[in-house]
Amino acid sequence: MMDKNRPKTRKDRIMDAALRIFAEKGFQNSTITEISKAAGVSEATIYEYFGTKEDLLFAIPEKISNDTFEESSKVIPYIKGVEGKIRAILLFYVQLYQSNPNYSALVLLQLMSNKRFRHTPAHAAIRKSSHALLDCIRDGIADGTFKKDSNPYLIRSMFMGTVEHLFIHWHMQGMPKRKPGIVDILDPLIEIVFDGIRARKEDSGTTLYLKLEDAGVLEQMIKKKDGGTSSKDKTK
Amino acid sequence: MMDKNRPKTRKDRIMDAALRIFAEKGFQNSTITEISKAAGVSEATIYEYFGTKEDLLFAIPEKISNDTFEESSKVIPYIKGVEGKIRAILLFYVQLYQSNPNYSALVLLQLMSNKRFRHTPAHAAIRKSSHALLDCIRDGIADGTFKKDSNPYLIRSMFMGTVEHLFIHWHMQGMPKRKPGIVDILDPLIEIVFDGIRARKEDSGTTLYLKLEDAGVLEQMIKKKDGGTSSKDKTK
Amino acid sequence: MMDKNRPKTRKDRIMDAALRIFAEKGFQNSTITEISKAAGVSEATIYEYFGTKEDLLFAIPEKISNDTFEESSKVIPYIKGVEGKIRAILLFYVQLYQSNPNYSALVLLQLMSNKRFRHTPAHAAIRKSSHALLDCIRDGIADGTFKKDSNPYLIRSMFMGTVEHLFIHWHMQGMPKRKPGIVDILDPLIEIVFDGIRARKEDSGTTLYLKLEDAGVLEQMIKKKDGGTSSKDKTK
Amino acid sequence: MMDKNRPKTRKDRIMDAALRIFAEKGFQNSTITEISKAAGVSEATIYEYFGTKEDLLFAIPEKISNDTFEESSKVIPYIKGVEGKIRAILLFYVQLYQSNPNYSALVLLQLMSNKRFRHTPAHAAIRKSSHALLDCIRDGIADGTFKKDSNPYLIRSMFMGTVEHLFIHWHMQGMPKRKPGIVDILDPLIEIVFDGIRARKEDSGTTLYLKLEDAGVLEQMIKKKDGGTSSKDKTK
DNA sequence: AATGAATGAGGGTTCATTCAT
DNA sequence: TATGAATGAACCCTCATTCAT
Repeated sequence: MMDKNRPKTRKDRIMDAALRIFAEKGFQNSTITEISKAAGVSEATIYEYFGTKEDLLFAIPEKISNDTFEESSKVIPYIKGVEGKIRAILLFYVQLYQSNPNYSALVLLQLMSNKRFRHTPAHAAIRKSSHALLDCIRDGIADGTFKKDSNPYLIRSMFMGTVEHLFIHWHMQGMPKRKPGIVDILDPLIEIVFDGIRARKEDSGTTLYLKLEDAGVLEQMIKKKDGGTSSKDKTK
Repeated sequence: MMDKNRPKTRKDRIMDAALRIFAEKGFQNSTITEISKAAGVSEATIYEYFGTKEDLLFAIPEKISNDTFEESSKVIPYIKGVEGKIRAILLFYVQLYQSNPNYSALVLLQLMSNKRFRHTPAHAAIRKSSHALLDCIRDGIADGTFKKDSNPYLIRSMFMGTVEHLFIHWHMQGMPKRKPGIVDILDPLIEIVFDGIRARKEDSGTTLYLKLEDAGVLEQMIKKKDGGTSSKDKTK
Repeated sequence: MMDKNRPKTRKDRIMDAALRIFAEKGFQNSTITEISKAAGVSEATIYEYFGTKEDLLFAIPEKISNDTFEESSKVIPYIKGVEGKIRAILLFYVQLYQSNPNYSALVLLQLMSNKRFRHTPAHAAIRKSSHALLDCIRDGIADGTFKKDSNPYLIRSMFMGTVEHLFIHWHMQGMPKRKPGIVDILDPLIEIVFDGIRARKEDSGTTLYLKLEDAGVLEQMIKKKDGGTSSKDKTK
Repeated sequence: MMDKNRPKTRKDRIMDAALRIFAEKGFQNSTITEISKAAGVSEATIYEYFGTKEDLLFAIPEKISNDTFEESSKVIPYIKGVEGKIRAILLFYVQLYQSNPNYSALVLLQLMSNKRFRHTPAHAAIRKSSHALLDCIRDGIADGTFKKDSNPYLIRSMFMGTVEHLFIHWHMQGMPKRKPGIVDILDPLIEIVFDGIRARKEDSGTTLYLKLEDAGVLEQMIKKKDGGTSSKDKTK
């Protein structure tokens, strides 16, 4: 990141212009001519820095996600507890998407449908924080914070899918002002998921044994409940 | 759906070919020429049925989602209980996406990024089941199944976002065989969300504080629970 | 060839225009735009008939040389004697080059330096008459018309190389009017080569068996031989 | 030629690289960028030494043919007899083409089709040896070595055309190894042409002696023939 | 003398769409 | 209704050339 006050290089100006235009009109509907004009350089200059229009497309998220990951790496390690870490990762993620809507539009609407994207350094860069999130979830399962039978991939998909869904539809609606910003949705989201996967020793159920006269009935209940629970196990 | 054994009309053949090709190569990378060849008609014929290439694009999900909604409408009303209904809606949704990967690729990867799509009958058609889902969640909040302070939009986003995320990444990876199919993820997903949002008085824990004098009360409780659980079983 | 009075098809018009422009300005300096204007069609139409600019380039000599070969095949077989046949083949060759200077410019100046040309049907078509010529020379060697130790490839190269050289330089000089046209050079060329390779038993030497009493007789002989040479001119 | 051990100047390195690349890919398909990289200089440096890409193209044969002509000028004047001189000129010509295939490819395949080439010092340089050849042939006609009615232009075209043809096709075939190198074709070529154009008084002389009463006449004839023959021997 | 950086100018190619038949 | 044939309108990309340093 270094000196952020350094005047923008040509390369940066091109990427800035391209990000905006790609996000607004879509990759295929954007022209190099338009980008070059917006960046104040000639078309040929764009090809000096980026071999093809698609290379330019991929260069943008590569840079942004690497920069962001670098930033987040300065903070995340100092957060204790998997829940806090997860919260922090998601917060970085959502804040990036919200503070840079062009970037989120690019990633969520343009890149997902590009078959070549997933063989790209940009894709790898984006997946780094996704991996970090998965690791936290696994840690939480391992250390007993979360239920042993939780599917970490599903948990991650719930977090990321929900956030992505919210942003995709926010973009599809033309990015309206939202009273509760998407960041504000983060806490309820996390709360619901954590509630759903937190290990049950803290569950009120622990008090059950206190006043039950008929242990047999309880046993049946528990068995039945286990049946439901174990059916979930199959899907793991 | 009508008579499914009727020989395919030209229009259907065109839409079939277009769906496949749009899904495989993306809307912009597909050509009318290729579609016309795959459909066995001339290019001009496509323009007889569909005014523009984009009209053709939108006609496909409109038909499919309307047909599917019609199908699901025959079943959903007869399912009792919001949880069961929600489960059923999601199941239809996932099964459609899984059984017709070209369709899910089209909707999730091609249409999302099309700005004109959201002013389209196709978009309205697709949103119908999304509305139904939201209605169920609201019902659940209203009838006390879910916590009063639940955000129904968030709940819906969690369901749909997670499913969409799973499908998007399945497509991005080239639709690999999955041992637990995405349908099988549905139960754990629903379980986690429901666990996270269920009103706590119904939690087995809270009621258990009561002194249980006889099995009859418990039995009723269990039946109630079975009702919910068994509804799930049917759909599996 | 069929009906030559049929109105020119679009395809023919394109090839005609392209031949002229390629010949005048060179392949690389000709533009599809210019050709399309000259042919009175749109640029896209050119791409309907010829996949690429280079395909168009190759299509022209393919057609012309096939047509010419077909024409010559109607005549050559009825000519008796290898010398006559060779003369006829070369005559066709030179007349084609002379009557269609754009074609000769194309073949000699544009195609020779194209590495892909030699893997082309056009190249094969052009080589057909070259093969025919080689066969005649071989026949001449086999039947004793030419010296047994003649190198047929060399003979052919002498004929074709000389003709090509003359045409190349004629083109390089801007195709000036030549008092003796290149066709008129053909006879002396053939005479020199034949003189150089004819088996010697038929040589004038046979007359020398006569007893020579004085130089005067010899002088007459020489004159006579000159007469013979000029008598051959009739075939011009 | 001067000192050949002097380290290559920048200019020479550029010309060397350009010759190779022009020959391999053709003038139009070669880029200044590629040449500059191969020469180890910047593109701008090429423009320091050569005003345009085409100037660079023309500078190469100008230098090579001048150098070669200079070399050949040291030898040719000391060869006696037109046949020997012709043989020597052709030998220089063929050896240059064979020892420097990039050069022959350039001259025969790239320059011929360049309309501006013929108004170039390079063209003039190349034509010098061609003129020398023509002069020799004229001398041969004037001094009675060749038939009075020989067309010197035709003779020259036969020599040069045949050689060029052989080289052009050698290049078109990808410069395959040839068992008889093109140099080895030179003798048969010259033999055939000379046989075809040699003044006839020397003809068929071998049988002449049989019945000649006056040996004096024969002697003169034989002497003349020896002059021509011996000149050939030197160069063999 | 040497060059890094920038670009003007242009060309081949594509394709959705039209329309006479 | 169906289509063969035609094209207008773009767009990506290339590259010889320039010029400030």
